[in-house]
Amino acid sequence: MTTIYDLAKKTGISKSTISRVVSGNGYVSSQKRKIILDAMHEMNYIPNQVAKNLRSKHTKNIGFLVNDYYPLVGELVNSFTQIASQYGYNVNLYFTKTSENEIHTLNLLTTKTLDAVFIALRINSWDTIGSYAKFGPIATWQRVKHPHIYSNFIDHYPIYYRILEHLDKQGYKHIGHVLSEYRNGNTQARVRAIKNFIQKHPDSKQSYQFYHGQNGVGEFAAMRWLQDKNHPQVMMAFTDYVAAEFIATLKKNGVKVPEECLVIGSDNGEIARLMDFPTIDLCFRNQMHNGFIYLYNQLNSADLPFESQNPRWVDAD
Amino acid sequence: MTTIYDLAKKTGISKSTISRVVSGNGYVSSQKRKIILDAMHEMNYIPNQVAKNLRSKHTKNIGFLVNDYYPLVGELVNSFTQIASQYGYNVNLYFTKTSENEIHTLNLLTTKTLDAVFIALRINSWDTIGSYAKFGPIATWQRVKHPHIYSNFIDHYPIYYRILEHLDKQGYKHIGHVLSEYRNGNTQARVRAIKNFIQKHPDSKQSYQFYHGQNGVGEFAAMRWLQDKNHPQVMMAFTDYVAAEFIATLKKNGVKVPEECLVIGSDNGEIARLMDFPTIDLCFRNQMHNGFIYLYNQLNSADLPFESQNPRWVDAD
DNA sequence: TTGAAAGCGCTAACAA
DNA sequence: TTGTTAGCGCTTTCAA
Repeated sequence: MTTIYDLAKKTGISKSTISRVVSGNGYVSSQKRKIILDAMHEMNYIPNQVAKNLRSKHTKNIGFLVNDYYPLVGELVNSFTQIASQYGYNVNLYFTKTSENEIHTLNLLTTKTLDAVFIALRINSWDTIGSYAKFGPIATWQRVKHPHIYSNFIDHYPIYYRILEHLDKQGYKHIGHVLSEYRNGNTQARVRAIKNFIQKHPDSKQSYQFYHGQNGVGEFAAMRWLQDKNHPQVMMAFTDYVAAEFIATLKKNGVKVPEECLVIGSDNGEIARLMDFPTIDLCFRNQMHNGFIYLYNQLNSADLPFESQNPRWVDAD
Repeated sequence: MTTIYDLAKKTGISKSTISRVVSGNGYVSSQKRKIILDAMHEMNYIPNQVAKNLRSKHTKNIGFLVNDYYPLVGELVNSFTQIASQYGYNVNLYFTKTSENEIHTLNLLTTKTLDAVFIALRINSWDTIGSYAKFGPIATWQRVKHPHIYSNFIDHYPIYYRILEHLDKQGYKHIGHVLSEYRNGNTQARVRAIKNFIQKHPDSKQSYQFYHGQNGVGEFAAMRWLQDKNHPQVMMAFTDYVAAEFIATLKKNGVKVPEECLVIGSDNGEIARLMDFPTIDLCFRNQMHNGFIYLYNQLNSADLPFESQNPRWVDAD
């Protein structure tokens, strides 16, 4: 591997001058520059990024942390990585799995193995996570208010309430909700929307359940629906994948969807389009984009503008 | 940030001794070890990985390269990352997009920003890619025979041929194939299977088309199917996602699936399970696993065993 | 406009 | 068992 030192030896020019042309900082006469450039080509020089990292104390690596894999994660990390690479950042993907491991990954901030971190789904408390913000910026799309964590969250309340009204007008008087863990800020927003809705519409029936994790949730909820003689006419799921699993389970048991049960997802992921069920676009793509922009702005004292985030109902065609 | 130097100053013990207890290499008396450990705790010491990287000339980073995003990529990178993290490796995700950018990413091998590289989907020729193998091991799941690139590919020929026979016995005499780009080794294997099958079964009709990329392919192929008066009774797609899109498009146009057209995917991804269509399990999970194992073995002169890879037909239930 | 020298934080050969 | 020293490859003062 060619180093800057080899170049110096070969050309008889000092390391510092070479460094100047490589990095593009500082003055170098055009004769010397040419000699150096030629030598770089000839010797196939590629600057050692690791050495740069040690000096500059940053790596242009951003960690993308999720507790576990579920289908939306692919789309999430895709959106995030696309924009990151446009700005010259690498994305390191971590499935944290356990709370110790999440801490371990967060620790990579301390030595700038990671310049910054995006939390897609967390394990530890936000306070614990936030305590790492002194080592590098932290962003999330989750609903949090924390002094040291940036969140470009979407408030699910208004869109959720609006959908309930919409369904009510269409004559759906019994609605079921598959909700995520209660500690989740937007789960609470949804519960508030449901409760307020019931107050205004006492003739309407709303039933809801909370679930941890995502694997098998749709199937489990569907089994409950099947067993329940008095099941809802509409089911709303907290993510498309759960809706998809719900639908699949119902269909396997001979239930006609949406005729016998309308199922509505959240996220507007690929799967909703493919399986053709209605969903709520909660703008995760823009959220990923903006999450990165925040991180970038922090890291580079820049002021790149954010994209707007407008959740909307996406009906099946 | 606490460094080994701070620790030395604080305890009055030399940097090297400290390094020994931090890294766990070499002898240190238990008294000194205790003093150091205490100081480490007290000062909240975390070793600087970047400095280690510069010394050791490796980073425990493995690059996962794909040309672009499509739904299976999430599952691919998930399988790969899971096993990688078990062995202490980080995974850097790159959507290469252009050939220059793929080269640029491959260049990260030269300075060990990346220790090794896994190619999920490539852009440049295998020869070009293989020329980087001198800087670090390269693996892929694609079908290649190249002296410097490890490939744990599955031969699609036998399973594909077997499925054609199976379908034939079931009375399907007209089968359509949606195939990937022709330069792909397994596309060619599939074509061979089809051609040989026709020879043995002259009463059978097989029609096939090649497609570049993946976005919109399923929809496009479905439109052709719809326009074709004499359309196949079965369609085989080169990946589940394309099958899913094909099915979705057919259904939107009022075609009953599988009654009017049986659609068969490839990969056995999540979407096949959810949409409940038959598919071929080509063991990508094991392929990702084994791809990593190869890289690990190369990097660490180890000899970890591979998992077996047995493709099989997965019928819808 | 250029070069010498110091240093980023860590490890390892060598000497003690 | 421990410390001294050199050095990984690069950048950046500082002085010339």
